[in-house]
Amino acid sequence: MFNLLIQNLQKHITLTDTDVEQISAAMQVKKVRKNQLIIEPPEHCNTEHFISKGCLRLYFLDEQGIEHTLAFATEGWWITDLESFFTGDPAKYHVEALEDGEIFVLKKDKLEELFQTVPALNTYFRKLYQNSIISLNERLLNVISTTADQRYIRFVKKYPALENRLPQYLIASYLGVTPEFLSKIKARMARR
Amino acid sequence: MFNLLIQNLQKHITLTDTDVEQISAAMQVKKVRKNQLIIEPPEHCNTEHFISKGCLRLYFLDEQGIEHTLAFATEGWWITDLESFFTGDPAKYHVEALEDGEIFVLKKDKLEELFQTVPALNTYFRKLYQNSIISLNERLLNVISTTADQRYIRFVKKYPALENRLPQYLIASYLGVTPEFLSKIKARMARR
DNA sequence: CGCGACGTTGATTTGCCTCAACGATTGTGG
DNA sequence: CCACAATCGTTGAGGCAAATCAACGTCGCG
Repeated sequence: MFNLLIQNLQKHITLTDTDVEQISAAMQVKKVRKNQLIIEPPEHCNTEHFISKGCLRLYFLDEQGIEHTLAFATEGWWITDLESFFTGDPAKYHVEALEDGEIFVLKKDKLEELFQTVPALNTYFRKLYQNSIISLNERLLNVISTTADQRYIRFVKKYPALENRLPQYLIASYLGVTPEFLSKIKARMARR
Repeated sequence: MFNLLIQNLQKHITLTDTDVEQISAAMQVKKVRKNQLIIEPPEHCNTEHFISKGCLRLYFLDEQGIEHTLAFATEGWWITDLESFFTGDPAKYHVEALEDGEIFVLKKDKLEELFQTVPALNTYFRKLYQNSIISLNERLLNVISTTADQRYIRFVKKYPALENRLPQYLIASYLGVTPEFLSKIKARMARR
């Protein structure tokens, strides 16, 4: 059932059989359908989500009704509104399924228990978070130092699979441009 | 000597006396002078830095020679090129002292040892990193969804102390605008 | 004093947005 | 099975935010 998750954990830490059991016991399986909202502000988000199948995104809905995608996540990734999850405040971000799929849900109190019983999980998440910070810094740098053309090129290079899997307006909302402008970028690039 | 650091750790985790000793033993004290580079690409960065006095920044120098400030850090904060520190790759970012000050230096191998002897440090850094991710997401969102005026207003509101402590062109490089444009923003705001 | 670092201001250009109109595709109900 | 609406992508005209380039003012410091 939880093979993908356990393998993922074992990339970073070593687990005993009882560790695996305890982790498995803490997880719930949930089917999600395309366009389903897993987290919807201002509800409180007290669950982490590991994706076993499908694709989800984390986005912010601003006052003008525009969606800004902060992250995509596919098989093997975690996704949640981290701030709401850890502070207990109302969520600011939406988490939405972009395809039919399946996720493993981990409630905050279960995770806190696991941090006690399986301390290596602290190390696991520390390492995951390290990598997130590195990516976020890179992305921030891209946004403030390059044009949309270059951001698009890098996106395609870095996530070739997502390029085909996602509609164009979602990629635009991730790059920080309007769908119209991304369309023009692609037209311009095709012209050479 | 390491009071500020120990207090900071104890905000998130509890430490025994021997923990405190071991941590203290792993740290080195280093004086830094204004404009001094602590990390300079492409050298390898294998040290974490806790600031006991002064102010430093993390920045990227692009091909056109423009500096993009990713973070400021003052007393009580850690600063390093996280990617280089953990992967061992050459550094991409500069770390520069903006004032005369003092930092506590922690070498990577010492930190790895500490993670074994004081496992609670995993929890400590996990929590720090959580907070970093939350801030980075907010900042990313600001950059892609608001104008420079609003980013500046939020910066002043969030870091009123830094506003006075830093020259304006550094703030511009943090906000992702040119110094000229930030000057115009301030002039426009003063006019009302 | 005189130089260099920092900030200001203005003219011009450019990247990207807004708005609007128009295909292409998909899916859905009659 | 077709009609129709909804969704998504494309294209163009015009506008605004911010960059670029250049000149000038000011201050602190060797």
